[in-house]
Amino acid sequence: MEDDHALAEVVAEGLRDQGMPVDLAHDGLTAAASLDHTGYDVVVLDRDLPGLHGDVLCRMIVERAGRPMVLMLTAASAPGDRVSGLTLGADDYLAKPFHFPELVLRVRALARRRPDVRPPVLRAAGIELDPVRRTAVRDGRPLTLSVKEFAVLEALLEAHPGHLSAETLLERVWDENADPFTNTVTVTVGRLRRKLGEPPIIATTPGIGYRIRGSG
Amino acid sequence: MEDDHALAEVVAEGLRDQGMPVDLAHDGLTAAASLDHTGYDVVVLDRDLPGLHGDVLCRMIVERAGRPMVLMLTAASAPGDRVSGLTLGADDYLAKPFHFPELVLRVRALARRRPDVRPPVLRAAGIELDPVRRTAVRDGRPLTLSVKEFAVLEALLEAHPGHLSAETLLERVWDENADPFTNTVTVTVGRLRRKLGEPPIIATTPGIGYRIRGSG
DNA sequence: CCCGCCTTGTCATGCCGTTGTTAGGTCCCC
DNA sequence: GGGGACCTAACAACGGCATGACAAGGCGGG
Repeated sequence: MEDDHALAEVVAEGLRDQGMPVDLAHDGLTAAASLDHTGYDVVVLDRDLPGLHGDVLCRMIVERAGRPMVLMLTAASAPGDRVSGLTLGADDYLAKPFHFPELVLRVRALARRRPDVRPPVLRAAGIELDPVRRTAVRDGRPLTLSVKEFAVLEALLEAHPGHLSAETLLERVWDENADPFTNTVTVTVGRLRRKLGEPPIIATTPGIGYRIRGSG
Repeated sequence: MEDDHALAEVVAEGLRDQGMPVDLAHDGLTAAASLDHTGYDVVVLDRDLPGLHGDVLCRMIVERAGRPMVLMLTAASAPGDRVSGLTLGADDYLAKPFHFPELVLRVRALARRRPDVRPPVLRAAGIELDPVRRTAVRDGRPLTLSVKEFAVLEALLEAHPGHLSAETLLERVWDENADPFTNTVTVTVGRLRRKLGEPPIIATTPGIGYRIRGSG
């Protein structure tokens, strides 16, 4: 992502020529939003970003686990940028103007440095759930889940193949001192079931709780 | 175990709040020694450990059978640590600084992933009963049992090849101060028998009680 | 700054499985 | 033949659970 559209296009095209898939975002907010859902290895980040300053965005990225590596582009006229950029957690920096081959080199290096052993992705019964990226997929079809729905599904997958009672779910997903007489768990599980579609994945064992159906 | 005493205390206390028993060791040698005798499920291991480097200790742990799972903490400033930490056999990693809830989540996940923690599956006379999944199978055919039925079958399988009197079952499965004149045990055993199908698995010894029939 | 959508919790309602009881029925032993 | 222990069927009550509708709160867009 770049502040200068033309430059950004050139960079993106050049990287694609090197065989890397590239997405573009021209402002910080768009970038932050799309980073939630994509699983890129490296973010090329211009420090002078409209909409949301590069520093802020960088911190947002870095503070999350499973984050991509960050290569920050800094203006040559401000040498101090390098320092603060790095202290903010960027993994590498490059001063503008730069030679394009060097950018490619560094992106490659960062991609290589990144551990491709992703922290546990939960899989069961045709579902893949990534707790870090907050994405869930069933049979290749992406699911759009609300926070609670996602948390419930995550808890059930972690417990798989065991059960979780409504009470336990209430403690883990909701607050630990939640009203024990609520039936929001039932409702949320119901909504989750509808979004998950057929065939049913969440089974109810009366008097025991819920569990993920199927092999495992 | 941590290199930073203060951080270690915080982490330990936080994990205890989550209901996990925690021991602390502030250097590698102490840790290695105590790990011989304790039966912990998960080791949270700082890579930069005084006395004995985290890598070495990790290898020592991993090479042993019945080992605990290892969650290695790596310094954020050295991304390469992640890779080698995992190649050394750590089961998960977490870069410092980290969000505490995430540490809790990962420790939980690891504890659950540990293979030999799985409680035993009860088997006898062509029946497999998994107390965790709360599933029961006869000759490959899954059974759908109610809570009471499941509990009765579980109790009988545990007692196998011995007997359980109706009175004992009443105490164990039902409340201990249940009406001693009730007939519900007989009825429940009857319903269970029907669901189990042929040939009969539960035998009655008049005046003594019930037992699982057959080999074991 | 206001408006509308999405999320989330609550309530009311209806359904279905579970469960204990009651009432016969059968078998065996005395 | 009588009695006791056990089995089974039918029944009714209870509780848990699913579902739809509704309202409050949050968040983003206009």
